[in-house]
Amino acid sequence: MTEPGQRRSGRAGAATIYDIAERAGVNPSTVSRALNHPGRVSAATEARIRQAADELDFHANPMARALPTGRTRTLALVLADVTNPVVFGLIRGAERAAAAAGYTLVIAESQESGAVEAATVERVAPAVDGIVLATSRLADDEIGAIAARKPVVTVNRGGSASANVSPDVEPGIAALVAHLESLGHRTLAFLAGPANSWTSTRRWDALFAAARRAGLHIVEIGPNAPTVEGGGDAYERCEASGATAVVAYNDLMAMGLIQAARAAGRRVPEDLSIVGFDDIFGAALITPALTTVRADLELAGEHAVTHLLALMGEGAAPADCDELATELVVRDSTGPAPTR
Amino acid sequence: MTEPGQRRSGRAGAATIYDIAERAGVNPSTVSRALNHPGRVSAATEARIRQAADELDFHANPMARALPTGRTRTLALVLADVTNPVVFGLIRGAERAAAAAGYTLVIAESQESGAVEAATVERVAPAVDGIVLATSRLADDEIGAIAARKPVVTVNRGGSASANVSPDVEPGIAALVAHLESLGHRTLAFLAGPANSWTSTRRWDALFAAARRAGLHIVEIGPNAPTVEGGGDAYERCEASGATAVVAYNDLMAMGLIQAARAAGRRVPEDLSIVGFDDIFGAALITPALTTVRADLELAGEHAVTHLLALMGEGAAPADCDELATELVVRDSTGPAPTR
DNA sequence: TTGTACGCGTTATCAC
DNA sequence: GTGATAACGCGTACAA
Repeated sequence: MTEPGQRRSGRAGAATIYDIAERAGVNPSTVSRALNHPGRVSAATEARIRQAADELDFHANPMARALPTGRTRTLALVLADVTNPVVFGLIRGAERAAAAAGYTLVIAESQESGAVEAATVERVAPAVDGIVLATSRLADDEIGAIAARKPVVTVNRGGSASANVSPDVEPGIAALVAHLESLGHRTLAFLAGPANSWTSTRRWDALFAAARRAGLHIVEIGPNAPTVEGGGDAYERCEASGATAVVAYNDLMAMGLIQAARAAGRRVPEDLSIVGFDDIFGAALITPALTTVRADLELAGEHAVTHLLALMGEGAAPADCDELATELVVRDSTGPAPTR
Repeated sequence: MTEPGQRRSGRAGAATIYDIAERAGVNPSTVSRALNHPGRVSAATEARIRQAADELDFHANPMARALPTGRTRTLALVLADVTNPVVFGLIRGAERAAAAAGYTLVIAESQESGAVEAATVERVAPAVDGIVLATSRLADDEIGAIAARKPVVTVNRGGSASANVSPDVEPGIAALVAHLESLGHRTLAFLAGPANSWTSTRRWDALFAAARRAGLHIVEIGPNAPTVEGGGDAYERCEASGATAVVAYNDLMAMGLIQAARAAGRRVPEDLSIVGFDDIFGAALITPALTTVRADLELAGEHAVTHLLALMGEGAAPADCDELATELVVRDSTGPAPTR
């Protein structure tokens, strides 16, 4: 015979609402109500129930809860590469916003591969309420297909069939061009990122426009791998371009470029000025310290999650995106253009 | 009236085993069997079922599955700080091992706080099958309490009431002391990490023993915050100690120390040799490039998950831990001891 | 205000 | 080999 007190499963420490109900002398459904809809139960019984729950160290089984409601209170953040310093802020901000809303954030890595990313999303999607796609390698229509089934917000991936959060590159790039111009630079080079990178295209477009407005010459060199190695490999082509200042797609590439230039006996910034993007960890540490265009990725991560929650009908969308403006951080890798 | 074909919930695209059963003309339980226990169903019906599943793009609902089985096929990796480069490898390795075993890895951050960590574990525990605790701020008995309820493996946290995976610091430290001794250093300083850090204690103990064996003087300075700032703040005390070589608890602190020393007009390594631990991103980039004791954290993360799976009765424990040996990476931040 | 009854999608234990 | 049926723990109409 099964005593009611023994109805719990084999796993120790797993108190259920049935245990609480028995202890408080009420019906299990009343326990559920008391815990989830405070006020819809008499104060006295609610108190009894809460006490019993505390005594039993009760935690609602998330799976059992998800079944009837269809909601898991879990969000997914899909990244191409967890170890890329660029995504730190993103993770931080997203984690914080999710936690603040009582959601758990699961981080999944797609290893820079579209196929892996698709598989990852496929695997993770049924267990989450919404998805943030950062540094996505997916095509627009693939993203659209996912967005049709689950709420999706992309980061740094505009124009697609889904909501998007992207820092505004304009202010930082305007300041950068003004900075370089005031230093006497007349010919710029942009070290592009991967061929299909939306972000790289965006940065190039903005830089190109700003340079033209200022009457400067500018060339694009690439595409390149968005890594330290990728930056180093492009050094010769940078020199060949005749540019006195090189703007790299990201800090990693800028760092590789600095190393390659110094290895070739060139001085930075005396012979060549070098600029990066993102202001990752290490940008201030390298010699010379890197001048870079910083975006507040932490805030972007926060916005992405807030936006996602809004899509799910939880809370309002983030007010304005003015805060996501980029800014120029001037350090030691930029200096006066060499006189010819 | 509810047609059987309409029994699915409101969420579109969520095919269930009932849909498959109907389509294949069998009972739902047969579908479950066919999909989970291949062979226990006739080849013909299994084929019919699989085809129907494919056509309907069926994916078993993880929550519904977890309810009767109690297993979620999800592992948690709890970290003090996601943005600390030290944990990159850990994440990588753990992710890979988990994915290889068909498990999903959720990454949770405890923000360097024991209280937050406890709350995080509490929140995440019911939804996962096992937990990896890295850089834990929890006390031994707290870890023990968690381990009593769920399989737990700690990283870099020996002696506690749970399974543990830690790189072996001995080889790297032995090589380091030999290296410094050969450069003529006679007095060493160890820049300690946080007061309650098991890892810092372990490194100090090993360094102390090795230094004594070599007949070198050695002092411990700390505790300090395990950050760039923490390293910089300790600079004066390092100088005061009279040591000609400082071994920092980690690379972050070593970097801070280098910056502070150079800001004070000291040359590294001519006036002071500086060594770190971990070989994080940026260690090779800083000037001078940092000499450091490297541990293969990626392998450690892999081992931790393999170990955890073994604890859960899934697969065997990792063979030997010889692979987790540390090694010395000599760069430019160490040089001959200054002649007095 | 509270109890009853059912459903969520799946697995497991029986029968047949 | 396959079909019925009862859990798993929780939420929620509906009834009382």
